[in-house]
Amino acid sequence: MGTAKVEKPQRKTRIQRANEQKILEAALEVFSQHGFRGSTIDQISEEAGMSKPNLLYYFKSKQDIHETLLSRLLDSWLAPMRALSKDGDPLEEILNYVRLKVEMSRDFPRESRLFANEIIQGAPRIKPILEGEINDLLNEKAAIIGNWMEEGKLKKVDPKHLIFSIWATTQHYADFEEQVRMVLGRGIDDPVEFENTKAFLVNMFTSMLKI
Amino acid sequence: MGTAKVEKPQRKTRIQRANEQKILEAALEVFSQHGFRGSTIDQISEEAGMSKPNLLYYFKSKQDIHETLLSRLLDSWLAPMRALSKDGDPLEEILNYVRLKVEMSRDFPRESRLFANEIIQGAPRIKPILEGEINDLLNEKAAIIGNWMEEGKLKKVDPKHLIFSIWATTQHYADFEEQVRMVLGRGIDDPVEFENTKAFLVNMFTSMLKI
Amino acid sequence: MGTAKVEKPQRKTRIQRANEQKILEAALEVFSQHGFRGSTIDQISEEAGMSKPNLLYYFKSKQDIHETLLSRLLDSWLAPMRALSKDGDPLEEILNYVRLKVEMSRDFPRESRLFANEIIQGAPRIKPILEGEINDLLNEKAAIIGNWMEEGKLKKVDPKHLIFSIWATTQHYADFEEQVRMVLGRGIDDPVEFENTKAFLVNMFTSMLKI
Amino acid sequence: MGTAKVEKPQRKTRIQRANEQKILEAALEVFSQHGFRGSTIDQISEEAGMSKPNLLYYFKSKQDIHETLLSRLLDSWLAPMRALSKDGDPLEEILNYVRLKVEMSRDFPRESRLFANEIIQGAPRIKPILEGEINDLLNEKAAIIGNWMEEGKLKKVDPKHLIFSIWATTQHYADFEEQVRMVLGRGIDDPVEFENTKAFLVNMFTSMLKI
DNA sequence: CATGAATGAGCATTCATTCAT
DNA sequence: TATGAATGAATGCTCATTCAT
Repeated sequence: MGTAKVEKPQRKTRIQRANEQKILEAALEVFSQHGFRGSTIDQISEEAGMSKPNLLYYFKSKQDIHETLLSRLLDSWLAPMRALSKDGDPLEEILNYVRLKVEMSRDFPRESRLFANEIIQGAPRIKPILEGEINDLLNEKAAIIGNWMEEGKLKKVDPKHLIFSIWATTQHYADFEEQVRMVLGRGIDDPVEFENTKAFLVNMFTSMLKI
Repeated sequence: MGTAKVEKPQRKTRIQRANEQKILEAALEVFSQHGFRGSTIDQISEEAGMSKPNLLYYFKSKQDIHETLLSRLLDSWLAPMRALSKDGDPLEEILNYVRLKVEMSRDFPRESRLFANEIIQGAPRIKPILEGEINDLLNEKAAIIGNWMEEGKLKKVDPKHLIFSIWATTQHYADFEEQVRMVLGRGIDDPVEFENTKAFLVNMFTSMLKI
Repeated sequence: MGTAKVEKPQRKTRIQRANEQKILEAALEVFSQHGFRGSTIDQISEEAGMSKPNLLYYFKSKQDIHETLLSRLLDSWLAPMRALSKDGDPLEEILNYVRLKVEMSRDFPRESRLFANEIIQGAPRIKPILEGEINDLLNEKAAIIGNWMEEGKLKKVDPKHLIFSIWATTQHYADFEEQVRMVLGRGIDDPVEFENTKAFLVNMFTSMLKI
Repeated sequence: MGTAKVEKPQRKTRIQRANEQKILEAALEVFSQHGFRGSTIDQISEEAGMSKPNLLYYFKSKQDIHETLLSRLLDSWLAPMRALSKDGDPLEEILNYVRLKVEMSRDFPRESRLFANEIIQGAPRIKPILEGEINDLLNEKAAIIGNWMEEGKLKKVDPKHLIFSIWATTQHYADFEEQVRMVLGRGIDDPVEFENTKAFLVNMFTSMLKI
């Protein structure tokens, strides 16, 4: 739409966009399962149905794919947290965040594992990406929650630990899915289990926070 | 106890035991940081101060070291859970379990990451080891907790999800230490943070369970 | 001259000629700096401001560009030698050849390095091209010089070694420019150094040859 | 023999020394023929009769082999020049240098081409190695020669250009051997040609320098 | 003419594992 | 026990060349 065309805006072809997408999708599949070091370009290119050199025609290195993938996903990954609004009902806002996170564990478990894999290993490749965004966002939301508590709208607990506990409990179902499945015989993708999980967590956070 | 198993009298010398220990300690350091695929025998042998072929004299493959390490750690890893006794005070038993787990995240974060790394990737190398032990133990303890609830000694929640939430929230501080440190500026190894964390979690589980 | 050769009337358009020229100029720049194996079609096409496939539309392979380049340059490369005429003053003819060669080292160092690179590596790609032309020409001129010596117009030395020594000393300033620059702090492109060099060489060959 | 053994002096095994030698010899053969970029580790390892990974067990990269080779050869490469002594007979010292250089072109043509290949391409990998040593040595010897000229023991010419001309004319027979062979039908390795060449050059430098 | 897209073959380097001593 | 030496099989990446448009 009438965007300025100064200096090769590197307009991407349809094919290019499509292939980049195919590669990132394949990379998500592979990286989330085997981690960065455990994944090979061969695996990704096979998953993407494309030759290795062709894949490297679109991304200049394995590292490049990984970084692009993480930074493209970061936004949607943080979206549920961004949605937490200081103007809503305090408990409802938090419970809603919990619900969204459980849904994400059901709908985007690979994305969750992709980040988990990185962070567990000390985030060697993405600390810079994370450091700014996550810190700022978490501080902002923790402040909102802290205010609610000051105003007596929620029981007082440490807001940052509260957020950690939400992350931990919800992501657990995606990141450690294999273990969950071992124990329950089914995962969060099962509708019943999904409801159980959500109910359990909503109850847990309500108990802790409701005045 | 009482040793003297049947089998070949493969009596291990003191040196043998010492070297095995050195290797496993080195492997823990390396595997917990880089995952299985990301770790190399070179790293482990250097960390162990021992030549590569000598290391492979004690363990026949990288896989073998990994498996041995996991199975040797499994017992102590599950110890806190084993300690949960049907004869104690219900809430106190559970809170004690939480406290022990938080302590483990502080004292044995590498062990936690070792398991986390494996499970996140679908436990490809250790599912068999886990499957039996964990399932049995978790079922046993879930039953105990379930009974307490039936008896009205605790509020009713799904016992298995309760256990998951304890795992998730406590292990989070070890497994995702990097992120915690990014946000708080310090980790669970900091005495103040350790107390904060423990207090937060004890409060959380108390709120949910106390009659 | 007179164009209109037999063969297909492959009339080249102006654009075609221009592009061929652009490619050969780019190839000279790249090949002279990195040698044949060290140069990539990518480098050449970038230097030529043209896409790789388009470049290969004009020349069917890297080899082809290289060969074309060498054979096109050969003529002008040998021109100074061709100019050595049996009808001139013997010493003056030779000194003039020396002067022309020094000028070429100043004005066309890339061409010099292009040939040097090839010949140092055993001229694997251009022996056939060289063999005929150079041999014939050198034999012809060596004979002329030899005659002058027989006639007592120059001191007697081996004419072919004389030619080698002219090649060696003059081309040195182009081929090993980097070293010259390391030692003198400036190259043959510097006007003062150019005069020094020419004077030195003229003196050297005069001393050896003047009756 | 009784050398201090403080801190692993990295004593090299006999095998290690032998293999390093084999590799460097093979590398000289290959690098001198194809240049750095044109040579492959495969070629070198085959020439050395050894597997590629084994070769990389001794040298950590292609670059490493190349650098080691150049720095090990530099000393003997510069030896003839070092031998030029201010205490000898001026002309004889210089002619002796010329003779030694011609001999080196006969006996060590690969070494000559190894350096030539590098310098022609701008010495990208060895400028630092060369810069110090060559400059110092050349300045020292040029000063000696200059003194002789001041003292009237030699005709006056620019000493540095004199050295260049010695390098150029003598090394020509090694570096551009292929061309020499094309023209003469034989190379400097032929005893007759060797004598011809030496005589020609001795005459040339004598003519220029003798009072 | 011109180029975006694609690939087989090659290349430097790594790594788990074995061999010889 | 212990280690220096050796290697087959990857693995990330490059490059000349071709295909399709």
